[in-house]
Amino acid sequence: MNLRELSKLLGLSQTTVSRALNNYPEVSEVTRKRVKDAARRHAYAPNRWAKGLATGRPNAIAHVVPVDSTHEMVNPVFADFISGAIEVYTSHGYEMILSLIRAGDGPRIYRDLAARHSVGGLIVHAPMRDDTRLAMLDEIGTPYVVHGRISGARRPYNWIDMDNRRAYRRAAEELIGLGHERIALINGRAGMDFAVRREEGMREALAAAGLPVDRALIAGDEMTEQFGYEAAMRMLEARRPPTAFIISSLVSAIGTRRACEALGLKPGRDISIISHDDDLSYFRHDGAQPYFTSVRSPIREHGTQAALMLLRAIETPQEAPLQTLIEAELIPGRSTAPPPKSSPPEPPAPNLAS
Amino acid sequence: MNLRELSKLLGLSQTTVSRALNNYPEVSEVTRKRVKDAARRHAYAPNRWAKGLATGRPNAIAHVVPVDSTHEMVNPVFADFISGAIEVYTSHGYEMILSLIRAGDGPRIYRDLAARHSVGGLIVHAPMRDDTRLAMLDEIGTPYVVHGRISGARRPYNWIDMDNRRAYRRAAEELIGLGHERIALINGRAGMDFAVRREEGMREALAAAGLPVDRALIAGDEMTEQFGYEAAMRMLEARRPPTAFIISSLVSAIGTRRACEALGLKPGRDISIISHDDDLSYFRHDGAQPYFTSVRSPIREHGTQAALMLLRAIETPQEAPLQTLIEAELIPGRSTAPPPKSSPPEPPAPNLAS
DNA sequence: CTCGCGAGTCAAAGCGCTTTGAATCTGCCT
DNA sequence: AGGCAGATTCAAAGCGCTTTGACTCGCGAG
Repeated sequence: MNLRELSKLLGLSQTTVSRALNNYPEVSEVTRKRVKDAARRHAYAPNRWAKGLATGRPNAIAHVVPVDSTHEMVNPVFADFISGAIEVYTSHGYEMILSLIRAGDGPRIYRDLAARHSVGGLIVHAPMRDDTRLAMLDEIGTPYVVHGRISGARRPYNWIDMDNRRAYRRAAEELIGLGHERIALINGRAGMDFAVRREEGMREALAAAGLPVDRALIAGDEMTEQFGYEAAMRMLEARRPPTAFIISSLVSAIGTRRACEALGLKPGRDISIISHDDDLSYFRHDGAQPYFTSVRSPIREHGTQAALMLLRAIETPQEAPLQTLIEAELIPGRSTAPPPKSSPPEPPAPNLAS
Repeated sequence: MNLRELSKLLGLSQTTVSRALNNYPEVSEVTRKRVKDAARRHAYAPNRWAKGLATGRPNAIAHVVPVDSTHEMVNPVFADFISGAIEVYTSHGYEMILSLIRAGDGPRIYRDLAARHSVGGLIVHAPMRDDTRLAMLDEIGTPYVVHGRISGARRPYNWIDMDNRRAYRRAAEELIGLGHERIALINGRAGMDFAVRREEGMREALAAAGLPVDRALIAGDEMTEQFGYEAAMRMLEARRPPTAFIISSLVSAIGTRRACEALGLKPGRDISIISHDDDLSYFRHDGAQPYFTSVRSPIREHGTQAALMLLRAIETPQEAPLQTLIEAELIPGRSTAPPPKSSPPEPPAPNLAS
C-alpha cells in the first residue's frame, strides 16, 4: 500500500492524504480522521526512502563504535548506553544504525555516513586523548556528540561526560581516609581520555595527602575480567603489594576480586576495592548494601542525554555546542575497610623531609 | 555532490556514470576508471534514499530486541552477538538498524518495519516457547531468522541455535559422574525457549541416573548477577542444599560464586559450579585453565551465522528455510570437583523402591 | 558503397513521497 | 446578486538514483 493507492481508495488527492497524516492544519478534522482510519486499516506506512528523498530531512542516527581489531571487542557498557539512546531516537522518528569501525578504517566510514544524507548525526564513542576524529568531523560538517571528552580539541563541541577526575580523586581520598597508603589503579587502555582523567584524579589525591605515586601500582588495558585478574595478581604477588584497588570497570573488578580470593584475601577485610559501577542493568544490585564500594555513574542516562543533545544539534544547528558534566556518586559497599593491622608499618624512610 | 553534478563535471550522462560506478559491463574500462577516480576525488557517495527508491532493494537489516519493561535490560550477550552480525551486513552493503521493543508493543513494530520497505529482514531475539511472533511475521512476509527456536511453530523457519538440551544434559552428567546427587539449576526466565530446553536436558540426565528432581533446586529469572547470588543463597541456606550448580549465564554464575564465597564455600572444593560461557569478549579467558567449568557456545559466531542465513533468505527467497544447530563444548575448569565427603550421606529413604 | 552489428553512450521515465501555488467551495457581508 | 475571506482540496514539480529503449559511431562483411 502506498500513498497513491491510499488516496485513490479514499477519493482524495495525495496532497490531502499526506497532509492529513502529517497533521497539517489545513485539513479538516473529519477528513483527517477518515484518512487516518483508512491508513491504519490498510497498514499503510510511508516509504522511508521516498520520504527522505522528498524532505531531505535525515532519519537516522549512527553510533560508530571503534573495535580493536586484535580483540574484536564490544564493551558491555555499550549495550546499556545504546538502550538509553535508542528510546529517544524512536520517539523522535529516527532510527538508529550501528556501525563498527576498525582501527584502520579511519575517516572513510565517517565520510560515507555523512555523504549518505540519511544519517543526521552521530555519536562518537571511546574518544582518545588528542583524538583526530573531531577535526575530521568538523570538516565534514556532520553534527556529533562525543561520549567522553577529547582534551586536545581546538573548538567547542558537544560532549557529555562524567567528572572522571573528581570522582577518582574522591575515591582515592576515601581510601586514604581509611588509612591506605599503597593504592593501585587498574585502569582503561592508556590513551583513552577517560583513563587519563581518572589517573590524574587519583594522583591529585595522593599528592594532596603527600603520598608517593608508585608506577608499579598503575595498570591500564582493555578492561576485561581477565585483565582485572592478572593485573591484580601481579601487583599482589610483588614485593610491596597494594592494600587497596581502584578499578575503572566493574568487569575488571570482578577479575580482581577473583585474584584476591585466590590469594585468600577477603575484600572488605584484608584488602579494599573500589569499583566503577556503570549501573549496568545485568549487574545491578537491587538489594541493600552493594558488594562493591564504587564510583557510580548511570550509563543508560548518559545514553539518553547524549541522544537528546544530538537531536538538538541536528535540529537547531545554529546553537552553540553543549557540554554536560555528570557528577558521579561514591556508593558505599562492603569491599572497603581500613588496611589490615598485620601488615608491618613501613619503616620511616631515612631522609623524609620535615 | 550528487550524480548529476558528477556527470556534468565529467561531461558524461548520468546513465554512464551510474553504470560505471556499479560495475555494469557496458561501460568501457577507460571511462570506468575516469569516473571512479572522479567519484573518489569528490567524495561522492550515492544517496541511499534515492538508490533505495530507484532499485526497490532493501538496504537494512533490523535487530529487534525485546525489552522487559520493568527491568529495561539489555543482555550483555547481545553486544557480542550483534558485533558478529554487523560485519556480515556491512560487507554486503546493508546497514544494521537496532530496534527495542517493549512487551506491549507487539506486532506494530514489526509491521512498521516491514511496511518501510528499507528493511529487508530481521533477526528475532529472545524467543519464548510458543512465541506468537512467527505467525505474524509469516503473515507479514518479511524474511527473518530466529536466534533460538520456538517449539510451537507450525511451519519451518530459519533458525540458528545451540543444542541446549544436549549441552545441559552433558553438564549434568558430568556432575553426576563426579558423584553429585543434588544439582541445582539457575536458569533463564521461565518460558524462554532456551530455558525450557536446558531444564529438559538436565532432567534427562537426572532421570537417566535415577536421581530425583527437586523443584526447590530449580530457579529461573532474568539472568543478572544479583539473581545468581540470591537464588544460590536461598538454596544454600535451605535445609538440604545442593552440592553443585549449573548456571545458564556467566553473569549469574559470578553472582553464585559471590554467594558461595560469602558462605565460605570455595568453588572447585566445597561446591561445584558449571557456568555457561558465551565466550563474551570482555569475559574471555586467554589463560591456561579457565576458572569456571562451563558449557561454551561462541555467541559471536552465532551472530555471524544468523546474519549470513538472513541475507540468504532475503536474496533467494524461494529456497527452503535453513536450520543450524550448534553443538556446545563442555570446557573443563577449576570450579568442579567431587562433592565434599564431609556432607553426611543421606539416610536411605524408607520406601525407596528396588 | 552499403548494411549490420556490437560497443558505448544517452535522454527520459519512474520509484513514492512532500510541498508549492493555484483552484474550488463555503458562508456571510454589503 | 455580487464579492470576498477563509477553509479545503488539488495538480504538478521535484528530490537523486536506476533502468529501459533508443541512438551514435566504427568497422568488417557482403
